[in-house]
Amino acid sequence: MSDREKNGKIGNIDYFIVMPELPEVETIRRGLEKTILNKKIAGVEVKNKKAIRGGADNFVRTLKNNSIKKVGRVGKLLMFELADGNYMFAHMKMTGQLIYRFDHKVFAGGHNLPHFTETDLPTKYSRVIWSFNDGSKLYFNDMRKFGYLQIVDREKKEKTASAYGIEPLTKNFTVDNLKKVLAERKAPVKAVLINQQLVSGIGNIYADEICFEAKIKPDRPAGKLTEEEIKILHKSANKIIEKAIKYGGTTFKDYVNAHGAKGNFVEYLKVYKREKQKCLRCKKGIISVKRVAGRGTRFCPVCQK
DNA sequence: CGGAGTGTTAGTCG
DNA sequence: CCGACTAACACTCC
Repeated sequence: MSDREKNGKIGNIDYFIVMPELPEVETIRRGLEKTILNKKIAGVEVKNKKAIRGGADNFVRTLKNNSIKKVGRVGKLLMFELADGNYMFAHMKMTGQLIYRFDHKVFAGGHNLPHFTETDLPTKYSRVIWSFNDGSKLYFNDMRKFGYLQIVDREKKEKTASAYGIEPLTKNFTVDNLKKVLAERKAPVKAVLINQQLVSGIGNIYADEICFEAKIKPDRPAGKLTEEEIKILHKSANKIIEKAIKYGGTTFKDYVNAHGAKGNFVEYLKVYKREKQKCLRCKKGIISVKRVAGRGTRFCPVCQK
């Protein structure tokens, strides 16, 4: 058992309260691409109309007898391409989960509180339920009701996607482009990293992990980073996001039958939830926590400059 | 028991 | 334009 603060347990599995960021959403995207493509949507039950942008009636009407051709993603936003040419957006914000269930097999991703168990779906947090013609179901759970689903046409989808900033591991995420978004900004480097219009997909956990990896204090003014530091920050962002995706994100859970959670990036976090503990890198600093860009921010006061 | 904290995004305000 | 702040909500922590 790790010495990190625990938030709870599911069976024998410890969990931490963390929110879906790019690696978590990408993990869900990959999982759903293997499970729900081309299945006819037999019905959609909207249990909470607030979860739907643009009207629940239109949402249900569009999806019924439709199917999903492709699951795309921009930043933390999932974009399902439908057979009729429209798109369905799904944003999980802080506490959303997408749970796909077929008999006793459950594939789930998103916020990692145990808002459901393998057998009690739907739960009181299930906001929308899709039923497929093979009997399988997809649940959109969201405790705090910040997340949303929305049907949009192709034009709106393109427009939304183009408003997002450069994304780690994609071809636009170059040192030069990162330099441009940091340039002349007085805001902390962390504020730039979590600003979806500038850099997409990074949230609170990975912003801290990336700054730690780069040995840069998250509250440093973005425009004051040196050329060398920008190069290191660029490399660190790619490295952390790539590794997090490799381990299925921090919040991801993959249930086969009753138990058996798979790889979890929680074990690889270096600063998140480690305040007051000794720095794992320099072994000298004690991890500090302060508010930066309106968020709880962890860093090593000794080896991050 | 109750107030503070949790952290995403849209919207407001200076 | 830029950046700081807040509401939306539900639950845990102290």
